[in-house]
Formats: sequence, C-alpha cells, structure tokens
Amino acid sequence: MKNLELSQIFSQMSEFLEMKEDGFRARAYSRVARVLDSLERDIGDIYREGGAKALKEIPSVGRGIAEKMEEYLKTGKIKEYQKLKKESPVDVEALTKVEGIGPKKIKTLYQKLGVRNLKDLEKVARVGEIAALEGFGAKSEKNILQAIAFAKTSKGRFLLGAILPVVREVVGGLEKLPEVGQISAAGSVRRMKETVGDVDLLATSSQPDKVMEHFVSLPGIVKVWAKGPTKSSVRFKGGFDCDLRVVKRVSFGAALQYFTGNKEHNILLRRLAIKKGLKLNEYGVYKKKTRIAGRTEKEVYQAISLPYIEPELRTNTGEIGAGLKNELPKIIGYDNIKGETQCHTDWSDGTETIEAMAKAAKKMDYQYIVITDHAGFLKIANGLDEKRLLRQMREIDKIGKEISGIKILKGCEVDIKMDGGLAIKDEVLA
DNA sequence: GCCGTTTTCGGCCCGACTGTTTTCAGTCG
Ligand SMILES: Nc1nc2c(ncn2[C@H]2C[C@H](O)[C@@H](COP(=O)(O)OP(=O)(O)OP(=O)(O)O)O2)c(=O)[nH]1
Ligand SMILES: [Mg+2]
Ligand SMILES: [Mg+2]
Repeated sequence: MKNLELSQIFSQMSEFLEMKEDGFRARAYSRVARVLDSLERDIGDIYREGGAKALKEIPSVGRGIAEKMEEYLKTGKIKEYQKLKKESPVDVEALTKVEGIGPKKIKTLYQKLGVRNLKDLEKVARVGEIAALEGFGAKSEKNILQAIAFAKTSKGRFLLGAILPVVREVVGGLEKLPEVGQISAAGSVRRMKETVGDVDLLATSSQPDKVMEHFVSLPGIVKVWAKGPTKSSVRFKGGFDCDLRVVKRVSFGAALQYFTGNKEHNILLRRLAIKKGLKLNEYGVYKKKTRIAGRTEKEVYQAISLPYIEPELRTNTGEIGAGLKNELPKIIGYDNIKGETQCHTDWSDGTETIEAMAKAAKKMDYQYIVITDHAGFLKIANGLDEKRLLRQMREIDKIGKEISGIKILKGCEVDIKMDGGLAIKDEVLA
C-alpha cells in the first residue's frame, strides 16, 4: 500500500512549492495529499485495474499528478520531487511539525543560516542567530526553542475512544462558568473520526474574554499557543492540543459548521455560497452585508440550498453532491439502536448488577437488554457454572417483573471446550 | 495543478492571532 508514502511526498512537494511562492500549485499538491490520506482503496490497485485513466478519476487528481503517481508506482521515484529536494535540501516534514514554522520561515532559515533539520534549527536558536534575522526577533527565537521541545514530546494522533473522556472533562470545566452559554465538541471529534489530531471546542458567550481567561488556566495546561477573544489554543500535559472558539449566540450554527469541518467540506460549501452570490464564514451566511443565516447549522445548510448533513458524513467524499440531489444516506443514530445484545454484570466480571444494567438500558430508550455473563469453566472471569446460571435465570425473571418498560432477556457468553463442544449443556442453555 | 450545466481560461475559502512590522506577512484553524 503506497497511499501513505505518496501522500507524504506530495505534502513535502506542497511545502517546497510554497517556498517557491507557487501558492496555487502548492495547494493542489496539499489537497491531493489529504485525498490520499482518506482514500479507502490501495492506489496501486486502482492503477493496476484502470491505469492512469482511473487515477485521474480520483478527485483533485489531474494529468500532472496522475503522471507522478504512475511514475512512483513504476519506478519508486518522482523526478520532480527529487529536483525540488535538491534545490532546497531541507527536512520540511520535521521542520513544519514545529508549531509556528512554515515554508516561508524554512526558506529564510535555510538561505540565511543553512538550517536543514531540527538539530540545525535548535543550534542556531540557542546561539541567538535567529533573533538577529530580518523578520525574526528575540520572541520568535524563544518560541521556536519552546516549540521544538514540544514537538519532541508530541504524540501525533489519538484514538477517539482515548480522547473522549478528556473532552468530557474539559467541557465540564468550561460548563461550570456562568458566562458560557452553549458548548459543543467540534472538529474530528464531532465527526467521530477514528483518530483525532486535537480537541476542538466551540462555546457561545457574550463575555468571551472571561471564558478565554478561564480556559487557558484550566488544570493540566502546559503551554498556551495563542489567546484571543474568539480563538485560543493550548497544549495539555497528555501531549495533545485543544482549540477553543467563542462566538455570539447568533453565530453558533455557522461557527459549529465551520469548526466541525472537515476543511475540504468547508471549502466546498464556501464555493457553493460564492456561486449563489453569498458569503459563508464562521459567523454566518451573508447576502451583501446582511446575515441571512447562522444561528443553527440547519439554517446555514438551507441558506445554500443543501439539506442538513450529519457531521459523520462531512468528509468531502461526495456528500455535497449527494445532498444537492437529495440522496444523502441515512446514518444509524443512537436512537435507532433498539437494544443491547451483549453485556456482563457483577455475576461474572462486570461491575454493575442486572437491575442497574436494565435500568440504564431503559434510560437509553432500549426495548430490551440481553444479559450475557461468562459461563462455563473460565474461572478467571468468574464464569457461571450451570447451577449459578440457572439461578441467574430465575433472578432475571424476578427483576423482569419488577421493572416495567424493558424486556430483560437471558443469554450467556459460553466457553468452548477443547473438543469444540460448549461448556454448558444444551438442556440448560435451552 | 485542478476544474467546469454560467467557464477549456481564469479563478482557486475566509478569518484569527502573533511578532515584527509602521501596515502586514506568516502560520494556523
Ligand atoms: N474554512 C476552513 N476551515 C478550516 C481550515 N482548517 C481547519 N478548518 C476547520 C475545519 C476543521 O475540521 C476544524 C478544526 O481544525 P483541525 O485542524 O483541528 O482539523 P480536524 O479537527 O478536522 O482534524 P484533526 O483530527 O484535528 O487533524 O477547523 C481552513 O483552512 N479553512
Ligand atoms: Mg481537530
Ligand atoms: Mg484544531
């Protein structure tokens, strides 16, 4: 699978082109890198099956980039990339990971100080050579040194499941504030992407300064990257960043749309707005100077002739085209889930009682819950033997009569013996 | 470099924060 390799090469080419002030070509390469990152299929398979023609059918891939993909798949090299790299032999991948360092600064640092990699950068910053540079100063030199240190301890992307508890905690810390109105997770967390690069949060308030002041002094923050009245960004000690945006109530929908992304989805919406003679930003949809939508996301989508699109679908994979034709798929929501079919209780290795589990399921509007504790010989999970299993069944019947509005069903996660048979007799299971 | 039921040429999303700058470039979301 060469998708990742190609994406990284095109990302670097984008930075090199930006150094050469070729902004639009740079954007084309950066776009195609993002497309490759989220491409489900192996680029090699696509090429083998359909050749360069199939490559060009990938959005944002045209003749030029298809040729480069083909060249890489055939030879393992891209001449254009090697040429750019020879012109500026710098490790753009590592250097751009330093917060605040981009292609233009890399160019200056290379041309004036010969900086090629992180080590070089740290060295020239330590001896004060950066501060003396035109366009830089004492502050930027200090920031660079700090940012290098944080880049070294950065953990990259996080699993959604690992970050959700943290999101709840930070949201909880902000909710306490009387100045905070609405608050919501945004970004890749709200889109429920499997991995997230950071935590994005949106709040409404008529006193944003107070909210921001509170935000940047939350416990566990090790660095404030930026702080302003509508946008602040911090690093937590867990190695992840958190961005907070604060807007007025009237802009909540537009801001939530903007901050939920993804980036390409946003750009497509904004282009759609332009086509209609409108302007879309995080404050609303505007006709000339007047805001015509912004309070809710639905309002924003409708103002540009689209149905509401669920966050999970905002991935720039055809959802806008589907929306225009009213062919959006229905996604399975929490309220579509009718019951729980696998759960453990304190009868085996769970922590809650049957009654507590049933009540929790009822609270979630489930119609039924199946109790499936371990059963058989596995002592490590406190598995039920036949006697206890039968006793549990009687208990389930009893609790079922006590709690109305939910059906408690009997089941179990039964061990399989070495000979392939089940560890509980059929008569008991039936 | 990509793209098109307004275009095969001429556009390409739009705004916040910082530092260094006397008016804005660079980076980031
Ligand atoms: N219009 C516009 N919106 C952007 C741009 N960059 C980011 N955004 C919006 C959409 C993103 O989903 C949102 C949050 O930015 P992030 O960089 O945190 O991206 P996101 O959370 O989608 O992915 P992540 O998992 O953090 O890498 O901000 C941009 O260049 N233009
Ligand atoms: Mg994010
Ligand atoms: Mg972010």
